[in-house]
Amino acid sequence: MDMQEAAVRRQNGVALWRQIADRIRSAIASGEYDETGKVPPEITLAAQFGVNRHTVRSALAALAQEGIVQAVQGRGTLILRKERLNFPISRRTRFNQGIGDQAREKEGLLLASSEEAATADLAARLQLPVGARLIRLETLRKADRRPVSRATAWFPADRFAGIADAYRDSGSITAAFAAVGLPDYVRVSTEITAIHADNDDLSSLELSPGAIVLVTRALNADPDGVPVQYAVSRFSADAVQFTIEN
Amino acid sequence: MDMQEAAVRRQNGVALWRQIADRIRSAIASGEYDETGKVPPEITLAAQFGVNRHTVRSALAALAQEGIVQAVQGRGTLILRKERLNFPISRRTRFNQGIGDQAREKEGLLLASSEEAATADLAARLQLPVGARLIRLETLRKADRRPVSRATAWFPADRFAGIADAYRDSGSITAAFAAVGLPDYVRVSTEITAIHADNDDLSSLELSPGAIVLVTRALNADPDGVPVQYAVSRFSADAVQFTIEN
DNA sequence: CCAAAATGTCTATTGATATAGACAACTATA
DNA sequence: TATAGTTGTCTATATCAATAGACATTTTGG
Repeated sequence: MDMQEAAVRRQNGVALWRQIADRIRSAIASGEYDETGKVPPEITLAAQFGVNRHTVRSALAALAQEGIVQAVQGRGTLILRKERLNFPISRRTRFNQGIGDQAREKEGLLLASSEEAATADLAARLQLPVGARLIRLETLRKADRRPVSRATAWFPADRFAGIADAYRDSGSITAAFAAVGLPDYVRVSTEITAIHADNDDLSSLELSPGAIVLVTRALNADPDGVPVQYAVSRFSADAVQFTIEN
Repeated sequence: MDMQEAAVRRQNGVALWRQIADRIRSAIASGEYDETGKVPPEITLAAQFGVNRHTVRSALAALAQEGIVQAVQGRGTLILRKERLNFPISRRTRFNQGIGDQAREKEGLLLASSEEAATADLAARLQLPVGARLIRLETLRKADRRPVSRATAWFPADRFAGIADAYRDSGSITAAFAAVGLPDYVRVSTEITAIHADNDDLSSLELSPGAIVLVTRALNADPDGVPVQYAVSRFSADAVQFTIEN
């Protein structure tokens, strides 16, 4: 058979082995090799992508480095993990609930917190005067010990004093809000963009260079419609997809 | 000043010039250089990214090739275009309305159409029996003559016979639906993921290699909740962002 | 046990990527 | 009209990326 993958592109600043690694990674994520639990043999992949076997080996080595596959001499290259979490986005979007039973262990880590003055952009989003005091939280969220997203969230400081400690203790925004006197809130709006991972993404989300990051900018409000939180979150595009139910 | 950008990464399969091109492209898109209308001098950029001036020149050459900047000897490197359309996603999501006045000219081109049998996945999404006849449309949507998205849409063939012609004539899904007897419909759900552009994306969306594509999988239904359309659309991540208003 | 099917390792060669330095050519402005 | 600031071009060198081929090593199955 002369069936061939949509060819990879040469000399575009993206090395062939990386393009191939990306393609294999997402093929794994979409369940393409579920029947065998193995990636096709190197020679087969090389033929499919129209490259040398060594180039495929570089790609597989990168995936092995990420912990996605493991090559075993004589047997083949085994798939160790394949995941793509689904995040529903709605008025009642909550990180931990959203993941639901897609992961057993859910963690929220507080990386840093500080108090700062609202910039023009933040003030407009939170409907506060410029310069208003805000609490800023830097968080890292994990599912089954894999980092899924990192987020920067801002809260009006006067209304939610102590929310940093509450988040550190609970690992949940919903629980932290409850602890400082807000039992319920709703998602007002979500903006979604996609960019290449920057250096911080690479380290905190444990990504490989060239990876894609989905960026959401979300505004939450209390039941009366008063903004209570603005958050910029960065998700590994390989690990998640978003679903909007209208 | 020793202010420095988050450093680019070396030897990861993504050439430095491409990483830098991506960063400058999105800096332009986010309005970072609006005051001057120019990109900073090559030497400045080289210092910011911690690379040789020649490497920056490669990045700028790539952006010039894309028509985003134009270098003028003696003056600097001028910004020619910077765009990021905003797409609201809601129950009443419509492509042309959604863009609204963000673009003057809106086009919808019918690239191809065919009739085919529903696969298991399509049948489940459209709530039809496997093998049911579907009309498939391949479309390309443009705003101000720039390609914004390409989409594959499926419709129940018996109910919407002639929708391909109606779309070809009107360039609008909403108008095409109206022409075949469906005056109104609503968006039921939208899934969003992000991947690297494949070969078809590169040519049809006029992207450069390594670019990011936002993929949406959307289900539309008539006012009674009966699915009428399932569509997979691919957007240039540099050109658009999505907004979900809850 | 043997052969087929895999992955592992090595050498060699070519072209792309990145750095370095020097200087030319052009533009704006003091 | 100098001069500073900026892009354009050239040469040279080192490293990475990709190809090519050969053969070793390990596993699986007949």
